[in-house]
Amino acid sequence: MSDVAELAGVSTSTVSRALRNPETVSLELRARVDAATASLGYVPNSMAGGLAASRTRTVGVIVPSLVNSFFSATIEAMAEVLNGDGYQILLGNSGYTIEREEALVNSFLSWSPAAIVLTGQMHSRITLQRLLNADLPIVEMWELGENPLDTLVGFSHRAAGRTAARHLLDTGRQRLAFIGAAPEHDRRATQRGAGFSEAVIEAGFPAPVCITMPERASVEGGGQLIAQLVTTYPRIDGVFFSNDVLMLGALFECQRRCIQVPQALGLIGFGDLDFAAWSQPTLTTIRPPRREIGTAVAEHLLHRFHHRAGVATTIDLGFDLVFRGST
Amino acid sequence: MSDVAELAGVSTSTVSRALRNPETVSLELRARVDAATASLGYVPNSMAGGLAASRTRTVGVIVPSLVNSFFSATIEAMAEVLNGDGYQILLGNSGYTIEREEALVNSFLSWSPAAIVLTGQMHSRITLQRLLNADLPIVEMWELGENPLDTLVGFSHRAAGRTAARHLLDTGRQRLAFIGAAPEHDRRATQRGAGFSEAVIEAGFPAPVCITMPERASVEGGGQLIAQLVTTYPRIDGVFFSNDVLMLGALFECQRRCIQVPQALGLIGFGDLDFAAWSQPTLTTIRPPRREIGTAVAEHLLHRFHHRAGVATTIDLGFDLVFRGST
DNA sequence: CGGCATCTTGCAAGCGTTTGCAAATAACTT
DNA sequence: AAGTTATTTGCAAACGCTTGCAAGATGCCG
Repeated sequence: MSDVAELAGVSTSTVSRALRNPETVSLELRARVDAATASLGYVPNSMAGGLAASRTRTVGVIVPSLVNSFFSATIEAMAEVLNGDGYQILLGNSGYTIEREEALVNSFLSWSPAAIVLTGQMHSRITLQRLLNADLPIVEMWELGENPLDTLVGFSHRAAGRTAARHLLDTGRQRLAFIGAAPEHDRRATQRGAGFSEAVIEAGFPAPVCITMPERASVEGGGQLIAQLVTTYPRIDGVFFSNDVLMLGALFECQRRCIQVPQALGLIGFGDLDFAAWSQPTLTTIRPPRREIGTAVAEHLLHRFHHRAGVATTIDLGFDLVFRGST
Repeated sequence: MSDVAELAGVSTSTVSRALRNPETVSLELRARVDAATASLGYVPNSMAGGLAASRTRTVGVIVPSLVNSFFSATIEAMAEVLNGDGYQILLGNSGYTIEREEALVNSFLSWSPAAIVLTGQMHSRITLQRLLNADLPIVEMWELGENPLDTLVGFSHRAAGRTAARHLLDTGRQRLAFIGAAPEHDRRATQRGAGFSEAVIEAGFPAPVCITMPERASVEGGGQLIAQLVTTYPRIDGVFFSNDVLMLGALFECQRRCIQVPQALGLIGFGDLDFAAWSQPTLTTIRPPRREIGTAVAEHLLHRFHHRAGVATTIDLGFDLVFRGST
C-alpha cells in the first residue's frame, strides 16, 4: 500500500480511504490512487485490513450438507449477490449436528466475519452465547419458528406438510402415509411430517402411517421404504415424501412392482428437484424457495452492512405446490 | 492472549507456541496454558495470527459449480480431512468461466491461504502468473493432463470415454452416439466425448453421432437430446452420456416413447450418481472417484504443510466401469 | 565439578492496514 | 476582510498475534 501511496503521491491513509470510502476523498486524488492501484496490480492484504478494522468482508455460512442440492442452490444464489459487493463466503458443513455447528461458529468467529448465516433454529447453548456476544448480524435460514436469534429467512415446513396433505385428500386419496429420512437430524423434514399428519387428522381421516429411516435421504432409501410400506400397508393410496429424492426411489420401485402411479398410488414430494418435472410420470411436489432464500439473505445482509443499523426481521418466502403427474 | 498468558503465568510468546507448536513447550507449561485457554474460552484471532505469520490455516478451493454433486462430494470429503487439522476452506464458485476464476484467485490470495485448489487445468494467463508468484502449494483436481502447475489429482477423462466406448461395443452395440452438455465450458466432458469417439473409430466403427446442448446438464436436457437423437438417427443402438443426469432424462424419455432399455438402446453415463444404482432399469455408468479426489487433495496438502517441502506430484485415482441394467 | 550442547522461555520488533485527531485548505457568511 | 463551517489530508497509534534472537535452565560428558 505504501508503494501505491508513493506512486500516487499521497499518504497511505488516503490510499486506504480511496479504496474503502471513495466518497471521502477528492476526485483528483481518487483517480490518482485508482491509477496507481491498477498499474501496480495492488491487492490489499485482507488480514491486515481485518485486523485493523476488526471486521472483514466475509460472511460465515453453515449448512447441514452440500450434497443436498437444496442448500447448494441457496449458497450459489447467496454467493452471487455477496460477491458482487466484494464479500466472501466462508462455508461450513455441520453434517446435521449441533456440535459441528458449534465448532464451526467458533472458528468462523475468529475471522471477525461481517455476519453469520446458520441453517435452522436449533443451536447449542454455547453457540447461542458466542453468537450473541459477538454483536454481528445473524441470519437463520430455511426455517420459520419462534424466538429468532436475529433475522429469519425461510418458510413454514409445517404449512408445507399441511399443503401436501390437503392436496392428497383433495385428489381423492384417503389412506395416507409419510415417508421421511433422518428424522432425528433433519428437524425441518420432521416438521413437514408433523404438519402433514396434523392436517390429515384435522380433516377427519385416520392418522397417516409414518415410515422413516435413520440415514439421510437417498434414492435407495426411498425405494426400500416404499417397498416396506406397500408390503405392510397395502391399502395406502397416497404418500408424502419428505424429500424428492426419496420419491424418485419410490417411483422406480413402483415401476418395478408394476404399481400404477398415480392411479393406484399418489406421490407427492418436497424440493422440486430437477428430475421431478421430467420423470415418467412427472412428480407432484412442493417447491421451496431454494435460490430465493440465498438471494434474500444476501440482500438483507448487504442492506445492514451499508446502513449500519440493526433491523432484525423475519422474511417468509412461502412455497409452491407443483401439481404434476404423480397425483 | 495476554489474559491467557497472565492466568497461566507465562509470556504471550509461550502461549502462542503452546497453541501452534506444542512440542516446543515443556509439558508443565503446556498444561497450564491449555487450562487457561479452556477456562477463558479463548479463541485466537485468526487475522492477527495470519498477519503476523503471513500465512493462514485456510485453503482456497474453486469449483465450477456447487449444484453439481460431483464437486460437492469432493468438497465435503476435502473439508472433513482439512477441518480435522484446523484448516478452513474458502470456497469459490467459478461458474465454469476463467474470468470468475481469476477474480476468485485474486481475492483468495489476499487471505494468504496455505494452498489453492483449482478444478481443471484451464486458467487465464493472469491467474497463472499470480499463482506462480504466490509461492504456495497449488492443486489442480479432476483432470489429468500435461504441464501441471504443481500437483494434479484426478483421472483421465479421455480414458473414461474410451472405456464407455469399449463397453458399448463389447455388449454388441455398433451404432453409437454421444450426448453431452455445455461443451464449451465443461472441458472434461468434452474430453470424455473425444475419448469415446476416438475408441469407436479405432475399433473400426463409424464415428459416433455427437449431440450437445449449450446449457449445463439437466434431466430435461437429457430427455430432449435423446428425443432429437432417436428422431434423427433411429438406428442408433448405444449412447454415452457425459453426465448421469442427462442419462436419467433420457431414461424417462425412453419410458415415454416405449423404447426398450437396454434391448433397443443401451445407455451408459458418467458420474454414478445416487439414482443410477436404483432406477428401473439400473444405469450403467462410469464412476469417478468423487470423494477420493477430495481426500487425496487434502492429505497431499496436509503432508506438505507439515513437512514444509515442495513435493509436486501427479495422482491418478482412476475410475470404475459400473455395469448395470441399462446396457 | 567445569565445560559444552540442548531445551525452554521471554523480549520486542514487526506483519499491513484502519481510523481518531488535528492541521491545512476551501467555501461560505455577514 | 475576518470569522465560521465544511472538506480534505496526513500523522501516528493501534489491531492481536508470531518469531528471531538471546538469555537462562537443564543435562551430559570426561
